Amino acid sequence: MNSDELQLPHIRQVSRVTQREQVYRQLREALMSGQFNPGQKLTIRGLSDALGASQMPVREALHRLSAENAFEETKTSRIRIRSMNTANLREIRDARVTLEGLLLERAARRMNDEDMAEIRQEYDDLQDAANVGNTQRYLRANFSFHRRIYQAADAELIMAAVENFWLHMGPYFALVAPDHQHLERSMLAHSRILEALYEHDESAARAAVTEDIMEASTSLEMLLQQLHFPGSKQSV
Amino acid sequence: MNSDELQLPHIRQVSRVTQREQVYRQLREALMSGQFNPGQKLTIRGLSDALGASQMPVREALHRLSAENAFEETKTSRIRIRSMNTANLREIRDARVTLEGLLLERAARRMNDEDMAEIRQEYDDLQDAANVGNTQRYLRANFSFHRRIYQAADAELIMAAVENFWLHMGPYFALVAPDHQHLERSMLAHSRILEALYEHDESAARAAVTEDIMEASTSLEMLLQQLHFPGSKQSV
DNA sequence: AAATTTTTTTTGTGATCACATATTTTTGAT
DNA sequence: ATCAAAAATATGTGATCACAAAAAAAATTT
Repeated sequence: MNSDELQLPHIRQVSRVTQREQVYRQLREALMSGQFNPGQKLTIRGLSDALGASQMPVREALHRLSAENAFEETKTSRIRIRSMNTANLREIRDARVTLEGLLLERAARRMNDEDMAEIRQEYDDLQDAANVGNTQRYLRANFSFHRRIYQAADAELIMAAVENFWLHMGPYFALVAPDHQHLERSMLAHSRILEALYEHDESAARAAVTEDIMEASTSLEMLLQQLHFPGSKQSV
Repeated sequence: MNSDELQLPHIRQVSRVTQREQVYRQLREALMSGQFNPGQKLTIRGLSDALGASQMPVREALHRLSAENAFEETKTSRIRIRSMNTANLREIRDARVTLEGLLLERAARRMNDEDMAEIRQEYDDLQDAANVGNTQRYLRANFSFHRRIYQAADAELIMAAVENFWLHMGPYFALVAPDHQHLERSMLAHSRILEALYEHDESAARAAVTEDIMEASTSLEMLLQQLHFPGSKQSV
């Protein structure tokens, strides 16, 4: 009668978490917080050894990420972290502007007090992470902040598409995140988002998130130009 | 020296097509041309028997489609074709309007003569399928027409997101496609798209594709309302 | 007859193996 | 030393098996 379940009956785990799911979550998290480098190769056996799982779950998780375009497959089925060129990055930028703009309009419309309180909390966490200067924590907090806002938009399918683009960007976000100037401009955009949501101002909300996305994109492009010589055709 | 490869040297298959890929393609095609019903259950063993493949390739293909949100998984990992409610369908409509609008603007800007010729060809095929009244052929031609246009937009990643939404819509497109009035209005929109592309008129192109998407969405909603009684909460 | 329990069947997951092919390393020739 | 050939190693795919859990069917009780 003292069993653990009784203490938390309402969040009892009804669905078993498969190993495949665990591996997938871990890889996804690692990708989004920039722990993999573009072009980096991954192998099934290598990962399964590293994670202490058998090949089956790893193989399925890798295929899932491939399906989501986070990886690219060589013609011989080898898997590597996807590399983006400038055109790809701009494409993602455009898609994000339009989709996340849509989500922010919806969020501004539907937001309630509970949403606002929780978003504020996320914002504070993000601000904190920015102050401390912990890149990985900042990235996680950034995704979490945006995710919580989009949750208020109540648009599961669009959200999935957006997260997919985030997955692509993960390794690149990690490049700009340490930049102090970027962080400042980004946090300014975030505060504008917060304000627009509070005012239920749809167009201001869209404008603010556009500003956020454009800022990240511009900073990233400048950084990439510095990294490799002008004229270099190599993807990063 | 009389080997088959020599006859078609430029399209020699350089990458082996895996069974997983074949199964995935087949299921995807079946989904998009409306050969599955929403809510329909699929099993690994059932499909592998039907397709004459072993469980491994089927299982991986199913997981991939699940990852792409075309299937939903019960909490016990059973797989079924995803059912959409009205809110889901409107969400997809909004996402399509914004993303495909973006693609059409890009296409109108970048289009060259070769693109135009091929798109015209696709348009004729589509018109033909509409006249004949073959639903499955019409659906395939419709996807093919849009796909060819978006190809001119040269936006691989956005395209992937759009095709993903098509995958969701597949079973529902199949419902409205037989409707004659819908077909007429849809083909009118298609002709407007064609014209706008020819004129390189970006905003007209966006407007025309929006019209196309909205028309399909409206027809579908009307149809769904007729199908189940008012007030019914059941997803279709 | 209806509801409940028990038994049987079906199903997804994870593990392991064989195999063909890609990739890397080693060897040998020039 | 450089390059080509050969051997060795690593890798993804597909097949099959065991198992636990779920779903369906059958049996039993009320």
